[in-house]
Amino acid sequence: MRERSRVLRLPAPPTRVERKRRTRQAFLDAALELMSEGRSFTSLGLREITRRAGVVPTSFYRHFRDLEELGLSLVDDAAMTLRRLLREARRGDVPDADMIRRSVRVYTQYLREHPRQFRFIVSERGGGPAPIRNAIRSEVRHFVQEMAHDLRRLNAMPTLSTATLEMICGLVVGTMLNAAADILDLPADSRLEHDVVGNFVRQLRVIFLGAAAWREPPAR
Amino acid sequence: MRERSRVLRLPAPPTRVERKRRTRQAFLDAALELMSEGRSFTSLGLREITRRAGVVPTSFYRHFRDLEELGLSLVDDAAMTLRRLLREARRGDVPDADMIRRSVRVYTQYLREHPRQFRFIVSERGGGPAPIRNAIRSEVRHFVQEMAHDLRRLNAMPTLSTATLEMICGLVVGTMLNAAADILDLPADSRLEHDVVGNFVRQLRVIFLGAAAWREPPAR
DNA sequence: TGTACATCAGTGAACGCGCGTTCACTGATGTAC
DNA sequence: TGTACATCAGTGAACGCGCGTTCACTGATGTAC
Repeated sequence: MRERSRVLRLPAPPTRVERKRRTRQAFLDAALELMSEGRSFTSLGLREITRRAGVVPTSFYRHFRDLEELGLSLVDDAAMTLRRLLREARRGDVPDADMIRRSVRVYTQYLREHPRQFRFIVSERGGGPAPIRNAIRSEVRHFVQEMAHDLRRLNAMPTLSTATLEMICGLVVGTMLNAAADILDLPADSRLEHDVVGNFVRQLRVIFLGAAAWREPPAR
Repeated sequence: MRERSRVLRLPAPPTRVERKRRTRQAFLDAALELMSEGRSFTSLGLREITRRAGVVPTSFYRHFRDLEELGLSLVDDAAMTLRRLLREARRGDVPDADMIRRSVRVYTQYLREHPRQFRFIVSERGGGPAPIRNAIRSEVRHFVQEMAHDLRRLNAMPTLSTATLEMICGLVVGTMLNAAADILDLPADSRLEHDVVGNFVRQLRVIFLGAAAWREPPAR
């Protein structure tokens, strides 16, 4: 009954909390947008971000102490996106013959759906302010561990130690991010993209061939 | 005779050309220095660079049209450094059992000798202005091709096609640069560095194991 | 339900500062004779 | 070798502009009764 009438009512005006959340999100979006125009995080200005978000500069301080705090929030959001990628990849669970190709397809599609987040990760993981770089490194490490855990669950490479599995996943993830940087610079569904993705698939094949051939060195 | 007297003379005052070269180099050094303090290229200011170089802002225009031109010169210099790395690695030519470990030692030492150049490469290859990113990508591609050529000369993996060899070298170089980003954030000769380098060595082993197991797919 | 008050996200003016770029200049180095 | 002139790397003043941050404010939303 109450439900019913709620559906019929005009959308309730958003609460104050909700409005605040939206403005905050507008700041984060504005920053990602500016960065996807070839700017780096350290070059972003506070006024520039608030202008893009459509509010007055001073309002920034209602949400973040300074730009670094905003940057760390961007890392949090991007980390969420990475985690969802893994969850999405877990769907088609079986380690079949074409697992690599299939995973790469999921990945590239995901990349195209979240280009600004991936651009942020690949561009800030190598340079820029150390706190942000370290936060990204830490999130990527978590991602690697989660991937190793997934492969273990699938019983994909049962002879490998956990440490070795993580080392290999680190290699896979590093290669994923390198490929992301290349792919993001190419038009979607272009011939060039097709070639780069093909190269990426072959690189993953090399890695998994190597993983299959790996023998744990005897403990000393 | 003339040689003799030249040795005895006080060092000749540098020519105008030489002075100019030195100032130009001071700009490039200043930019690398600022970036190694956690700044990205796009965030650098012209006045800031000239201040660090010890000259007046307007003098910048005697050397570069704008900051992008300076950035592209930085890429040129870094590319030179990469080429010298390969030349250095070619020294101990034989593909022996511990070639990987030995090459990694050469690499990490080289990295520590040129930290600012490598920081620049790894931080600008993923983000920042597109022209710079593309210039870096192009130089890295050359580096990959040169490495593939070297491996061919050594007859390291005679069954692999050139395209496959380049694909594998691309994987190796990507892994090298990822490792560089990690290593540059750690104190030299620390326990942490030792672990990261060990991980890097194992990742390269996986790649070369995979390369050895690679069978060219039948041409279609 | 209605009223009186509190909260607080967003506003707008103001500040001092460093920015990129222009311009006319200076004076040491280089060149012609 | 000596002299007169040209070159041009680096100087210093000036410009208009956007920056980050402060402050007192407004007025819609939320809360207490």
